[in-house]
Amino acid sequence: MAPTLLIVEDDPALAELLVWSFEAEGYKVLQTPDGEEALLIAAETPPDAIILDWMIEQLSGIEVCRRLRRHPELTSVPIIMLTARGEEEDRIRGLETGADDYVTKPFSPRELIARLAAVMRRTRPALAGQTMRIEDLELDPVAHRVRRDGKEIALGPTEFRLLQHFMERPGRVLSRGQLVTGVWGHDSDIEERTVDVQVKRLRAAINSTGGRDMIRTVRSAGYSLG
Amino acid sequence: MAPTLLIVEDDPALAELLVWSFEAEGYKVLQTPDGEEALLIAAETPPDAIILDWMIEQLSGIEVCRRLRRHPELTSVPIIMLTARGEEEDRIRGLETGADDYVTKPFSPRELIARLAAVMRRTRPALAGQTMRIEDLELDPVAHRVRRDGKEIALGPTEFRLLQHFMERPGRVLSRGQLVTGVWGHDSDIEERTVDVQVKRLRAAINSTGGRDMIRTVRSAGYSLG
DNA sequence: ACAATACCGTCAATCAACTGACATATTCCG
DNA sequence: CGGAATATGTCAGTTGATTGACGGTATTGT
Repeated sequence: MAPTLLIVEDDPALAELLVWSFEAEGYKVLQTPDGEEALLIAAETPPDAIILDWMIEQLSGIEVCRRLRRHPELTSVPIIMLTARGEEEDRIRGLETGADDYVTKPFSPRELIARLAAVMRRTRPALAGQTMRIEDLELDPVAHRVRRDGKEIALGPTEFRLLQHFMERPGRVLSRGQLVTGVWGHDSDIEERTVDVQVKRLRAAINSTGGRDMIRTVRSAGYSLG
Repeated sequence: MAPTLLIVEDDPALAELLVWSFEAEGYKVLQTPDGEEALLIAAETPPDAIILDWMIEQLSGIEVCRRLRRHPELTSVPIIMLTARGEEEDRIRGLETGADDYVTKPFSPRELIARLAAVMRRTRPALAGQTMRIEDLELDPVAHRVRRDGKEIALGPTEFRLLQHFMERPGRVLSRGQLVTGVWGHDSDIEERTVDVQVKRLRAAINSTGGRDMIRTVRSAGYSLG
């Protein structure tokens, strides 16, 4: 699911550049030049982050920031402030009002993207690249969750370890011997046939929601995912 | 409990200024000029945040950053990088390596303090006195109160600390070992089974008002909230 | 068709988590 | 200060999911 971004910027040229840059990064972007409207949009569909220009028409950026922070649904949405003024006093006021970061114009889109990524890493760890993904299959090692086509899948501990092992080596054929040592440990005296059984269980689990069988059997060699 | 800060800076004059500034702000400050030593200190007593100079002896700051991020106990500790170089390329590399923010010398201690506060507000809301909210569950660290669906819930001290620990890391699976060191302290000799009991008590408390069980048991891994 | 290999359903043993009871600590309050 | 109330850690028994094994069947490649 693509994270949603709200950009509040009244310079049309800059706004367009930002929209274009972030869409290219895979964000879903909402945009408005107006502070009041920004508050309405944010209240209606809370975005995953907000890029906010300090100097906008109607309402100052800092006032928008303050009002966002007062809204209970939005207190934790990260805000990055954008400004022409590089004065330290302003930067500090922005941060103290509740902004998470502060970027001074002129800036490069790349830096803004990197800063946004750093902030998002904190607020939406699942989106921060820790999760492994192959086609519509996702594995989040931190939350210990597996999803197929967005739907949560329950796995036993061994099935989970097995899948994780596969996802760390996508496409690679792993022999039963490799799987035994990799998933069960170096000093395990498991029957190699047992690997078949766990693979069967893993298959049943990840294919239960429909969709093709993602585990390929390679006769006389092993299995591979992808 | 004062938040602990680790400062890694090899310019003695600057280091002294920083130590002085942050102690005045109420932080407990650890300091070392050496990258290797920083890793050791951080592993032994994980600080609440790290201020890291890019150019230090022995190990470059960026390498220290990378190694910190690889350490499972330290992946979520916020890092602010400090540097003389203002080049965009370096800033972006720093952020992409896992730094949370980036400050270019020369800077004023006030700005660094404001940036640290902004980062801490995210990662340790409890230290900043921020009310945390997950679905209909709220925890107010200042008033020491917990509410579910608006209704006040009474918790014992340990249950409260346990819940706070969970709420600071929503969705994340925490092992019994991590919970013991995080909630009871790194020098505690509590049985891991005791975690089960406290979790059971916490569950009973926060589910007493009705509503789904917000604590997920992850067999052979630990527990997570959310 | 044949031999090798993989798949499947079943079952018993195991393992990890849950639970209630209990003995100590600690805090609270008169 | 003393007793009550509350909170906490440990333990041991119970429960239920997970897992490894097995034997029979299906599939595959030659």
